[in-house]
Amino acid sequence: MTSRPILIAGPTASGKSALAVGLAARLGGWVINADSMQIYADWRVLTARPSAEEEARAPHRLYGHIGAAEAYSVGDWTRELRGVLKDCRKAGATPIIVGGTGLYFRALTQGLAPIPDIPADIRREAETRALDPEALFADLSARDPETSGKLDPMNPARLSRAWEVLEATGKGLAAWWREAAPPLLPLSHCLALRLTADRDWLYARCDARFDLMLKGGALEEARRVAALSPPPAAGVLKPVGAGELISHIRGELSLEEAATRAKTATRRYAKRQLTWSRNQMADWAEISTQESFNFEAIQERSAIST
RNA sequence: GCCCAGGUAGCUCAGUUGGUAGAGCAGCGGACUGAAAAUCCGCGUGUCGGUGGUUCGAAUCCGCCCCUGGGCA
Repeated sequence: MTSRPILIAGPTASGKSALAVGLAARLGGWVINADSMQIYADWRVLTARPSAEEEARAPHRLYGHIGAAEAYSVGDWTRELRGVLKDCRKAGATPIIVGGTGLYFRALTQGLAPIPDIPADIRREAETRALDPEALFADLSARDPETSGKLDPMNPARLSRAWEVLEATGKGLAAWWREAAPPLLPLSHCLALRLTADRDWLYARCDARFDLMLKGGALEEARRVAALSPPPAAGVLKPVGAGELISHIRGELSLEEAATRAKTATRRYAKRQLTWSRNQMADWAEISTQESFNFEAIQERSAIST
């Protein structure tokens, strides 16, 4: 039976990986990562990457292959994914793309503008200018009103991005967006599933999972990452819990306090993912994670009908 | 049993001379186009322990009761 590509999104700790591996094992699929943090080689426990046992059940791609010093972005992911999808087809396997990063799925199913890489010095200057969002917004409004009209004047990260693109390419973001490349995988070609879960259940699971991460060696992992002394803005320091654990290692927080804060941050992250999913993935098929997954029904729905 | 100190939002607490209450954290809603586990915006959600009384009006004053700390017995 041939299957359409399967997309699985949902909040952290909702059981996405288990669903993906189960499906992959059943229908001969590859599990492909769509999570912006599970790419890092130096994190496995803290980012809840699939375990060695899970990886043995089906081929996994784009997990843990990025070093702490490397920069990575949606664009990198999309380019890598293109190659992986090609290989996957060649192998006759069904791609099962799973992860919690909504932006990655957006780029995948709606396309990404072909904006070139921005030189490091311009990126740095953009960040500096973003320290004064008001001035930066005024500057952008004067030079590129089309883009600034679509920006959140209060959001330094977005202003910084708009400025660096304009500065480096001489063309505004809004103009670039009009040239978005066709999506790698239009939604209509996929079985797109978004997991939801009862809020209390999910939060309890987030809390319990962080304790399991600590038992599983998250603190040692954090120690190794801290020893690499990544620059403060490095992506490798972004996972929820990384900052908290490293603060504890530096003696700034008790382990208990670090754990409490990390759990809170995890819950808030899950909430943001639910908001994204609810509003940005409204046309995806919603399945509740509390029921045990009905693999056969999902296989049925992924089958190519014609 | 008596004496103190407290009982106000989910938590920690603020509340001026009486005018139906507000901060932080938590929580909730939202945005999201190459940092996205990022970044940002919005929203108090309340039998002021209970009950009588004084008052035009009580979280604020008085009585009684209940609960929690601490002290004396």
